Amino acid sequence: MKAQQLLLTSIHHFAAHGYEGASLQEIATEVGIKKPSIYAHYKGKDDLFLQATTYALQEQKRRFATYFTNTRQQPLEQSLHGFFDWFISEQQDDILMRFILRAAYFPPEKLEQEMTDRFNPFFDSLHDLLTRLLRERDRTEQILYSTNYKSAALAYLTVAEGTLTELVYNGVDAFHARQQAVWPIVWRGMSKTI
Amino acid sequence: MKAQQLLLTSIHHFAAHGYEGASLQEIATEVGIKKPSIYAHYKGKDDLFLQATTYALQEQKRRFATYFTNTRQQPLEQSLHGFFDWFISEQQDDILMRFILRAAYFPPEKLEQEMTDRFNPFFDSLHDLLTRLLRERDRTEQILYSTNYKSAALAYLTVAEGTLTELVYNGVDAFHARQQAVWPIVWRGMSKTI
DNA sequence: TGTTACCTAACGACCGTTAGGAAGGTGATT
DNA sequence: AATCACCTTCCTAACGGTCGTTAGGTAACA
Repeated sequence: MKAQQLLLTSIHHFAAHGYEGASLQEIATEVGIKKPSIYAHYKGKDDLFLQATTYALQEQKRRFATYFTNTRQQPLEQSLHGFFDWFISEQQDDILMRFILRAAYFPPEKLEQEMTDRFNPFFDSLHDLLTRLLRERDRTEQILYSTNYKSAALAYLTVAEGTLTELVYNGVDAFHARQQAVWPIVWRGMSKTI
Repeated sequence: MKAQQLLLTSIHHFAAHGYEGASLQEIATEVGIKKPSIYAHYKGKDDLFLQATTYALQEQKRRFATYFTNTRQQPLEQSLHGFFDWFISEQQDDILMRFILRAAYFPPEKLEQEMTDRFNPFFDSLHDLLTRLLRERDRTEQILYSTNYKSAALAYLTVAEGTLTELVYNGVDAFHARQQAVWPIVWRGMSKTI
């Protein structure tokens, strides 16, 4: 179905050129239809962008949740640290992350409210997921320095966002350099091990 | 001089709408001239954007260096931690930072090389500045856990970038929440104090 | 018969850019 | 001292292009 192709291609183009820079002409051509045919599936550029955002957030949330579920039996540090490596290995998906970061940080002005309404629940649910993970895991491992799990989760998310942004922008090498610099410090800061 | 006005107004518009979304028409109107008059000062939109980037990086580097010079006699933690507060108070005009982040993360495709050529030295010089700061200060305070100052500086820069990005995007309140979550962990991770 | 998914053609608006000229100041030449 | 050429800075007018969008039609299919 062309509707789904349009959505995926749009994410690609919006990620690369931004809302203003992406061209419906080019998106249509890549999908193999003419520009006005887009309007058979979406009300317009705004609608396409909003639906792309909704899809991207839902998909990314699903992937993150899957990772942390699948590593449930690993030690906490391995699960948290391995997340970065897992993210790299899903190389193809950094288009999704790039789209999300761009739409989050620099949304088109007129859609700012709609973006906020979508991103806040997304981020909150990630925050909750991580908080629960830290709390449950610490109950058995007793490894975290502080029991303020919510705060620790937020710190982890901040560092993750910073390094993943680096990955999206500067590539794998710069990312590895940062990760190797920042992770020992962060883990030493949040765990009991000294 | 209109040339300088054009530069500053451009930074404002590029920060708000991106390269593709910014309009020479609107920039000219805000400065009080007609659109084609821009060409008396700059060769075109590209030239304007590149000169704006050069100016913004030079200016931001100057401000950062000034802060760390002025806090030279403070304890290291105070100087590093206070940087965030200083950024909020001194940079109520966070437009400069917003422009820099946007131009760094999502440059116009055709200017990607020129952007990289400008941003790498900028980031490297910040990295060097911080590395020297940590080394010199640790010589007297003996407070850092590791003597890999370059790595510690990179970790600090990563966290700073992540939280400052949060400030630019989500505002002061979300920024404070993150800063309070992440700083105790990072400082505990990089210092000897347990 | 009605709906879905595509098409061609074309709309008005805006884009960055160029041509060409007016006004004013500067500096050298007469 | 007066004239001249020249440069800078602005202007109006207009260029070719691309933008998102709409109108209206066609073919397939339920």
